[in-house]
This record gives sequence, C-alpha cells and structure tokens, in this order.
Amino acid sequence: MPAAGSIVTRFAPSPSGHLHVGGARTALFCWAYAKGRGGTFLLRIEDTDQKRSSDAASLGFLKDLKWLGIDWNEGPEFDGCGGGDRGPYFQSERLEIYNAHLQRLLESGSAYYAFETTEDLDTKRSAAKAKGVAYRYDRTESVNRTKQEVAELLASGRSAVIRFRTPEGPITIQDAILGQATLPAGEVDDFVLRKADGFPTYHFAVVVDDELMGVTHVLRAQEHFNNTAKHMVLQDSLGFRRPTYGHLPLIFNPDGSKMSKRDKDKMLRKAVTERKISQPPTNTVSQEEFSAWLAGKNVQLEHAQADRLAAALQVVLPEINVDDFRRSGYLPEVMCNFLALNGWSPGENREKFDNAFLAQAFDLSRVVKTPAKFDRVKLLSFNCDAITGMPRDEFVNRVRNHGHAYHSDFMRKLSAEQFDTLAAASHERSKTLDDLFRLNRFLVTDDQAVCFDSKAAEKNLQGAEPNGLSHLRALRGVLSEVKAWDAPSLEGAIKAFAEAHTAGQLGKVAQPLRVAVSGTTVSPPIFDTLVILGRGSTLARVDRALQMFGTH
RNA sequence: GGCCCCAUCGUCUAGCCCGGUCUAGGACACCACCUUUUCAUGGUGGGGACAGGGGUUCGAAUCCCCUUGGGGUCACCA
Repeated sequence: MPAAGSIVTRFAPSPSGHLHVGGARTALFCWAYAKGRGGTFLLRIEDTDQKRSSDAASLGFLKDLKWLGIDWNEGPEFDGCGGGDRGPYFQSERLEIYNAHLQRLLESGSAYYAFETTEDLDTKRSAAKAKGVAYRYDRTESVNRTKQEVAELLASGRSAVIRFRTPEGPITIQDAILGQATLPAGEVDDFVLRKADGFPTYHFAVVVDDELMGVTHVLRAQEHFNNTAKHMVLQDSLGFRRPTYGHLPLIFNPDGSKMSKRDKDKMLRKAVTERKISQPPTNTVSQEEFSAWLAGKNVQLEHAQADRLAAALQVVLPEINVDDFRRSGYLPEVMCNFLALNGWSPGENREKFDNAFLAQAFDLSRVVKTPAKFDRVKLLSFNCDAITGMPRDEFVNRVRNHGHAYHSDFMRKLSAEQFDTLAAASHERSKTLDDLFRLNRFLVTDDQAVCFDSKAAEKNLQGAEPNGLSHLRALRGVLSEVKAWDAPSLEGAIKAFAEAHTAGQLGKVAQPLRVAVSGTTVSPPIFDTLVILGRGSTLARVDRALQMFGTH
C-alpha cells in the first residue's frame, strides 16, 4: 500500500482485440506520471462486456505493456508485475462490490429500475433523430412506478436495467489539460448503471473502482471528456472523492481517419479489387469467407487470415497494434519515445529520450490539446537511428531474438556463424529488426531456385560487350582460385580483378556478381554476401546465371 | 443536428499562460548537390506555417470577439 497522499494512476483497458498505439500512449503517460512522482501505477482490466472480452486479449495486453517496458505496481499478476491488496483487478470479479454501492443509490432514490427493451429505446432514438431533436431518456414512466410495481415486474422475470437519476443543473468539468468546461443542464440524461445481465456499465464500475483503488489521477483519451460529467455526478451521489482528470488528445491516421483494425481490411480489399481477384489465394481463407468479406465492407478477417492473405498478395499491412509494430521490427524503447511525442513534448528542441527521462520530465501542463496524426515515416526514422546507434553486439542479439520469434524458417537455414556475419553486415542498413529477414530471402533459397529480377539481369548481365556477363565469366575463375574464402581475401581478389578489367570501377564487377548470387541489385556488401553463401553456393549461382543468360 | 473541445510548416511539435528577444525554432518528410561496390546510411544547402476577419495595444503567433475548419460526444461498448 503506497503512502497516504501519494499519487495513484491507472490504465484500465477493456480486453477486446489488441493494445493499439493510442492505448499504449495512455498507459505510458499514466505510468510516467506515477513513476516520476514516486506514486503507484495500477492496471485494471475492464471486462464488463461479456460478449467482447476475452482472457486471451487480457493476456495480450499484459504482454504488450511488458514489452514496452511499462511495469505496473498493482494489478493482475504477470511476469513480476502486479499484485496489491485493492483487487481483484478484473472488474468481472467485483460484481458484489458494485451491487453493494448500487444498493445505496437505489435506497436513496438516486437510482431506479427501468424496463424498456433495447428495441423500445431504438425506436425512440430514431424518432428523435427523424425529428432532428436530440434524444434524451424520459424517466417519467420508470420513476412513477411504485416499489410494489417494480417488485412485481422483477419477480415476473422482466429484463431490467438500473439507471442513475441524474440531478438537474449544469455540470462543470475541471480538466488538468483542457481547463474547464460546463455542460448545460439536461445534457446528461439518466444513464445505465447496471445492464440487464447484471454487469455494471463502464461509468459505474469506473467510478466505484477509482474510488476504492485510491486513484488520484485519471489520464485517459479525450473521447471520454464528456463522460467525466457522468462520473462526477455519480461521485457526488456516492460520497466519493474526485480524482484529477486529464484528457489526452486522440491519435489518428495520417489521413485523419480513425486508426482501426479495419485499416488492414481496407488495404487488403483495395489490393484484391485492383487486381480483380475473385478467388482467395490457396491456404488463406475459404471461398465462402472470402466472398462474404469482399461483399461486406464491415466484415473483418481474423488476424491470422489477414496475415495469410497479405503474405499471398505481397501486401504489407499497416501496423495498428503494439504487437504489429513489434512484429515489424520496431524497438520498444523507440515506440515509447515516439508515442510520447504524440501529444507531449519536453520542449527545448529535445526529441530523443528514454522512459526514465519521460518519467522525470512528464507533466500534464505540457500535454498538447490537439489530436495528432501518427506518422509511421518519422517513427521509422527514429527506429533507424536507434538501431544504427546501438552497439554491434546488441544489434546482433536483438535481431537474432527477433528472428527466433518471427522467422524460425530463416533461422533454421543459416548456421549461427552465417547468421552473425549477416547480422553484422546488415546492422548499418537496418531500419527495423525485420529488414534483414525481409531483404535477404535469397540467402536461404536453394541455389537453383534463385529468382532473377528481369530488369536487374538485363541491366547488369546483358547488353553490349563487354557486358556484366563477360566479366562474370572471367571472374568465375578468380573466385574458384581464391585461397581463403573470407571477406579480406575476396575483396583483394575482386578489387584486383576490377583494376585489371574495369579500370578500377568496382561497381562494374560487383553488380553483375550481386545479381548472379541474389537475383536482384540489392544485397548486403558483396564480400559479406559471398562469405555467407560460401564458395560452393556462390559458384553454383554464378554458373547458373552464366547458363541462363549466356546461351542464346 | 444538440452539446463540448480545439486551431503554428505536408506531419509531430517549440513559442502562447506572464504581448516586444519571432524577418516564428527543432525533428520527420520533400527538393538539390556531395560521399558511396548495390541498397541504406552520412554530409551540405534549400523551399515550407502563425486558418480568415474584426477588435484591444505604441506593439499580437501570443489577449478578446466573430466566422470558418477540425475533433469528440449523444449505447444495456468501453
């Protein structure tokens, strides 16, 4: 239990889907605020929506937070984090607590049972909309029922919710970031506290838990701003303290649209439509699923399906969730740094910092009020800087771990020595931990299966004599004679060859060789590439290229 | 549509609260040139913003008002 008067912040995700960047940023700020002030950062899982919540999603959130380096002092126990005596930290396990407080409201007349069905309410809502009037819940019928009548209805098994009897009058919200705002009287209607399934709504659970868990500062996304009014009137009715609120600006896509998992479907649909594909590529999704997905814009593919389809179509899906970025090879410390820069800045032209700095420098007064567009290009640049700036050993280790996690096939095909050579050679040209695997497939394909890019071959192997092919033919002899198959020896031999045959222009020799062994014009430095391939593969590939492009 | 909030380069932002030091700073992106065995990196230089209109003031990016624009919210989702 933290000392009295100390700061308690919390991150309270609802466990559906994956942790996305906006949520991660909220968690990071909550963490930093508490951390920098010797307070407590608490994690609570808001799983009151039985339909959407899942244990798998909860676990995913914990893992993602852990990966980002965001540790929680209290909350679900996981990998050294969590615990605490103000639990349980899953709202689904706190129903008795909510019911006890609900009882108080019911008895004082601040809450009441309501029996309208969802359909009833929908009808009223659309009627209001048709008239161009704002819909407000009408409490008259519910409130006029006697206790007796309510009891009878309940006894008869009628489905019921409990609503809050919102007091009259305007409500002024005090916000540490946005200042204050006053909602006119009547803006907040009688919202639901307990759903028909017996679970509390977000509004009720959040107010009860923040009080019971001693939360002093609520930092959350701006979409919750208006909800704060509801929470405040509830706190008053329950006799609760009022935490300090700070509403963080939202994070959007570069085009201003909301960042959502649907962006992946959108991109895939576009690719499918453009290429006029009517049948799913093999081993991706079933024909029925594919057709349904294509037909309905709101139909979403499962993660795994989307990944398979993207792979088959060679489309790179946009990263939305934290684990997408992880898979794409972004570093957790860079994610945190960049996320923090969306909506906050330390000033003094400082942009690069770690979480320790963030914790000591973060302050609500420097949080920006305007929504941010998430710029993946800048993130990539930050990632590149961090990767090229780290020690060689560290890069090799981290890229190896990434490989084991996401590219086990690739890792299996290279020896430890080969991999380390490749990693070292790839360090300075890697923008992500994934680049190495994406760009060097040719190293793990069979010598006879190397796929040649026709433009690359045309430009570097064919053409008027003396062309690349003729150099390659002559170079083949040199390569087979090189005594030690290591980078210095190869460099010596090939440079000597270039001196003799291309007036020292290494490119004239290196490029044909590169195309011959990789199929394209891009690879790690040519000498390293040859070392990784070994003499056998190199010569086999050169021979194959000579054969394929040499005969007419 | 009602209500609430916001408004600086293409993007993230510094400056704004406490008007002059702002011919508005940084970063990413962009353009040009240079370096380079490919790719990438790196180096040098360049273009690029105070949404518009009214006030207040000797003086406004900074304070006030209006307009416009953007966002949020109006669920038995959180």
